[in-house]
Amino acid sequence: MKLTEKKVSSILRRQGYKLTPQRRAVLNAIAANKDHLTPAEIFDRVRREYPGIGLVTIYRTLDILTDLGLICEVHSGGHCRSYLMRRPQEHHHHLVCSDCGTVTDFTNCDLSALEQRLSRETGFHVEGHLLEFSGRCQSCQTITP
Amino acid sequence: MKLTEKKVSSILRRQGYKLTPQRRAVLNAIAANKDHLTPAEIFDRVRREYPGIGLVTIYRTLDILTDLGLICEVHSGGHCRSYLMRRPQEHHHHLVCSDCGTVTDFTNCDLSALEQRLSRETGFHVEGHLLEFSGRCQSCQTITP
DNA sequence: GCGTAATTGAAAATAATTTTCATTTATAGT
DNA sequence: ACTATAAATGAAAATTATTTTCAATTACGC
Repeated sequence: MKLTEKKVSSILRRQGYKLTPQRRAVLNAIAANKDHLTPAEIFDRVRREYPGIGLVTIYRTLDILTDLGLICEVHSGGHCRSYLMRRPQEHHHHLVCSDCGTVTDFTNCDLSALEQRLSRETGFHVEGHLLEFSGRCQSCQTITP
Repeated sequence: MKLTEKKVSSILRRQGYKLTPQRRAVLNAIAANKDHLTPAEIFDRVRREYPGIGLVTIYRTLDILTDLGLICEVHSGGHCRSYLMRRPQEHHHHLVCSDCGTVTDFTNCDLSALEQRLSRETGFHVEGHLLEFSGRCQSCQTITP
């Protein structure tokens, strides 16, 4: 299910948000990349096609889009905030290439057996998990560093 | 295997670092907590017993201790840097209580089956993973929020 | 088209982290 | 114990990241 502009617009409006050209530009910048972008990187890219935009707007837009589940955050690599289009709408995780930054999604993480074991062993009531893999994507494996 | 002062000292010296009273104080502050602490929190605690210490020293010490594998970082909860004594020396992960912050370690994450599946499906050569569980520890489950 | 609530950008404020540098200190070698 | 020296420290300034404030502007339901 491709995320059309109409769909995005209706998701935003359903929550009382407006689809401004700035927000559209931010979404397009994120959607145009297969790797993850920091707020500053998004700012730079959006500015090319929308020179007047302020960095504040980037931050505000990223917060809203994250709340609405339209974009995801990536953590691998030590940086704190880096964003990516949310592709599968279901629960999923990321494989992040440490060389080129390309992100591949996968579903069915299937941690329930592990969660049950942990509940049993530790008494923890597990509510969520943070899981990300890092490594080299297929096209980065052949090139020597 | 308990991490004695002698052991810490020798680990530091082996890499050409010195065991200063400041570093000892930072280690003690981290070791004294079962939950994770941010650099600012560590600064506040260390300052009580060592008033002259600078925040810079905290940052520098945390970097060194992380490099040497004496402390771990925790990511759950959205904050970026929060530290914890490294307890099992082996590969392990954390269960973080979202209520009181207590961190429980576990080993044998056993993601190899998943990693193999991902390699097969995506061509990724998986090199590492970031895994953390969040939830409620046993003693925080009984109290209503 | 109009009214209004939402959004924007600039600037200032705050927070987090790093760099620089002169001074101090831990420790290996004597 | 004493000394030389490389490493470490703290203060201040610099940098980077993020949030708040506010007056002006704009999207969109009516």
